[in-house]
Amino acid sequence: MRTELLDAAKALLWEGGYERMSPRKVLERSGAGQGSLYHHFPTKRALAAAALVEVERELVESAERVLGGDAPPLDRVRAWLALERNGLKGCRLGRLANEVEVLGSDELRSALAGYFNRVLALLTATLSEAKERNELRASAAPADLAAALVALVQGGYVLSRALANEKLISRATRGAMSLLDAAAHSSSRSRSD
Amino acid sequence: MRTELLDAAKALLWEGGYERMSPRKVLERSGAGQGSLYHHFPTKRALAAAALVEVERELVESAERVLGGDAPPLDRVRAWLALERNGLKGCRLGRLANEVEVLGSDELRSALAGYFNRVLALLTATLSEAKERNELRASAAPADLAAALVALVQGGYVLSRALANEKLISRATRGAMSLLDAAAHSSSRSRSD
DNA sequence: GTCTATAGCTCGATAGAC
DNA sequence: GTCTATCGAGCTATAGAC
Repeated sequence: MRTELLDAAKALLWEGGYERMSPRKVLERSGAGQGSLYHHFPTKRALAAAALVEVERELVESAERVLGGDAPPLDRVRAWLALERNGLKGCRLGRLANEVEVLGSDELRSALAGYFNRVLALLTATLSEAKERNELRASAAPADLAAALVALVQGGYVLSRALANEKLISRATRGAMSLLDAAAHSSSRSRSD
Repeated sequence: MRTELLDAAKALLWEGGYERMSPRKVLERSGAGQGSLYHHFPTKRALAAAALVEVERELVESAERVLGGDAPPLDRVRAWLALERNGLKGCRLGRLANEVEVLGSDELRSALAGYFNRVLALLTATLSEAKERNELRASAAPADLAAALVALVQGGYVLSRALANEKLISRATRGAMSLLDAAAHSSSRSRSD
């Protein structure tokens, strides 16, 4: 039952965020009875925190899969940019970054911080490697570029949702691809323009 | 009194979003009495919609001020990227793009859509101009680059808030600056690296 | 135009039987 | 471990006096 509660919480957090995720809805969705939620978790927040830890792990694994390989660094960055993303559903963690109750609770916010810090570190390392290999122009600081790319994906979700247009996020990542190609030395450009 | 109600709504929408903006809080903040809200506006949503129209106008004006001048196009884009932004407070419109009730109401969402469409159009036009002047490499489609830049700013807010670190958004825009410089032909680079 | 009072609902959480 | 019942609070909105 604990598993069903967590799965229901994960689904509701994705669909509506933390503040809309009511214990009642979790119970309905999971098929659990009223008593069982507060048997397995002391508070709504504890349930959400446990759910977000799992989401964090899932998203980190997915990022490590593309960014952690031994392919040429810029290809890994391109592969990360090209990951399948549903612009209208939003990022499962990033969508929570505007909720007062999430930002006000270290327990909840740490899932977001853990994920973003990990992705930023992976991208920074990958971009540094590209720079060492002389595949990336020196003017760009890897940490700044990493922040730019992660932000771009998160903002792509925002744009897609605000304009109710699934295409916006891929337009944004395509734009990022172009900029990255322009910042790459020609020796590393294996893709067609 | 209508003005005070709108100002209170604008402040609350910025601080906590639409779903947290309760009529009670609007009344407290504005100093108005209970009856006056529903005298001036039929519903909470109508009040929020009116407030968001004003916010949209303010943000559009600010974007037009930097992007609409007659300076060299890439300088205008750089000036827009360099605008002062409080990463921890979030974008007054973009922060609403994850709220179910906002996305589910055309009345509310249209403020977000209006703003983002306008900024995308301005940036696309400016980048097209840069391309015509041969100041920007041809591989980049202006509409894609515009989406990338707007997304990057919106995602910068997300990162800053998720990591509780004001610097993230400026790190992201600095990274964008680097990428833009790399995509610019050297003839247009007036800034030091 | 603004007041007080309150409707009907959902919220997060708890009590106590089984 | 799960059940039913319910608490006190806040929610959006309405009623009716002034």
